[in-house]
Amino acid sequence: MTETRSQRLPAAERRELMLDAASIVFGERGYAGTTTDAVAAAAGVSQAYIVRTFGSKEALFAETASRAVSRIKAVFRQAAASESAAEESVEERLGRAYVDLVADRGILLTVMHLLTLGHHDKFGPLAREGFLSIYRVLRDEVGLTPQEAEAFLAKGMLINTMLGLRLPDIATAQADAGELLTCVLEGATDEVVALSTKYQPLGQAIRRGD
Amino acid sequence: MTETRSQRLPAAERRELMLDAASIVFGERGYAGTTTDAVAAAAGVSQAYIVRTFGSKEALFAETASRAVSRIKAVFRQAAASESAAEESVEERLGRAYVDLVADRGILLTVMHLLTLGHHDKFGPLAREGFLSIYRVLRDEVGLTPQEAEAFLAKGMLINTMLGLRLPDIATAQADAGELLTCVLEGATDEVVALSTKYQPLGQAIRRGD
DNA sequence: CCTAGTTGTAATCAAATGAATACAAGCACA
DNA sequence: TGTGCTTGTATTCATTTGATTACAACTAGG
Repeated sequence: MTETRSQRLPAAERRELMLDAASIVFGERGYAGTTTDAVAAAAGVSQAYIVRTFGSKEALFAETASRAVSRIKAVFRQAAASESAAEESVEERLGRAYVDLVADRGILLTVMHLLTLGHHDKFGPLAREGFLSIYRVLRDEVGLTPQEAEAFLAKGMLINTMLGLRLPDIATAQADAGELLTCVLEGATDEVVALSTKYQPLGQAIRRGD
Repeated sequence: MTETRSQRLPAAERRELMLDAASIVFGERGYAGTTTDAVAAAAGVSQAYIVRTFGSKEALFAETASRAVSRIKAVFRQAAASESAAEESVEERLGRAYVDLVADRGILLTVMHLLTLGHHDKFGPLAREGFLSIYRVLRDEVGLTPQEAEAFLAKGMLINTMLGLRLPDIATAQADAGELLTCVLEGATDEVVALSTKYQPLGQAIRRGD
């Protein structure tokens, strides 16, 4: 139970921690709903330090969102390239990769929020480009047909929405929620629900040792 | 070109105009990103009047979002009940109904924003209940199987996302965007793109006669 | 040890924003 | 006509929040 004293860290390392925290908080509250103070609290640093490190809240979100998009693409690429059981289809591997993303959650939800910013002068283009670039990875690098990519994206949007809604948290209490989740997630349902119930919603978890 | 003088209106009627404006603005910017001042400007009234009419921004959003959910359910119900060409499947009728919703846009996008508020103390429960209630309408009243309802919802989420992204606006310029849109919308593509390019993004359109 | 650069914070500021209040102007009805 | 209710606004306020600045504390290299 020794209180871990907040240590000085190399700037690059601290920066990573701040981005991780930002991913969680932006994933929960969205761009407009997030304060730099909330990100600072989640990262365990002062609000001033957040702003000075990234220059502005806009720049912080741009970097957080860009990294999230890149991460998603990387996971899909890796899933396509992995040579596990030969009889496993690409779709199955993509599906399993997606569950890993669910565990990280903030990444998916930050991107969902990015995708609601089409109207924004700066983030709108970023959002469109991010979305289309993910589509291109699925089509050109993973090798899905446009129809397959569309279906995969659609299901992904639905899952992301249900995650943001915290439907897994009430799946056991609400029969309809459980039914729909099972229908969408099939075999992965239990794993996702387990991941969700243990998920620490507030970024402050980062500060606590746990 | 006679400048239409802002007229006094019965409170109930003005209220409807404010809710229409709120639907457009919340649909674009989301709850946190919307100011009561922006809604007021879109409705052509003072900010003070917006707040006094609804009590608070929270209450305004709650009412706007609830109406949007109800409207979606009503459209789906009606589509299921309509007896057009007997050979048209329920899915086809639902799809056509959805295009009508696309024309109104603010409704769909406001609900999308509601669905990102799962974390919110007040709107989280509203969002979960709204989402599940739409699912129930599809399953219990329209008569879809859980699998069919899931697929319909998933495709709807993807379309809503693409609408919020304003992908139709760049469909002609960006080949990938056009391909994906066509893939998702099929026959309705041209209609949706046409609806989108003429769509007035800023709620201020309401003030102008047009 | 000591000093120069790096890591980090406390204090403060100005702008934005939701809300409240007092007041103006139209309408209905005696 | 005038009086009381409804519709609507201008003004003002307290809070929140992104950003700035000055300063403190740690650390490495000589």
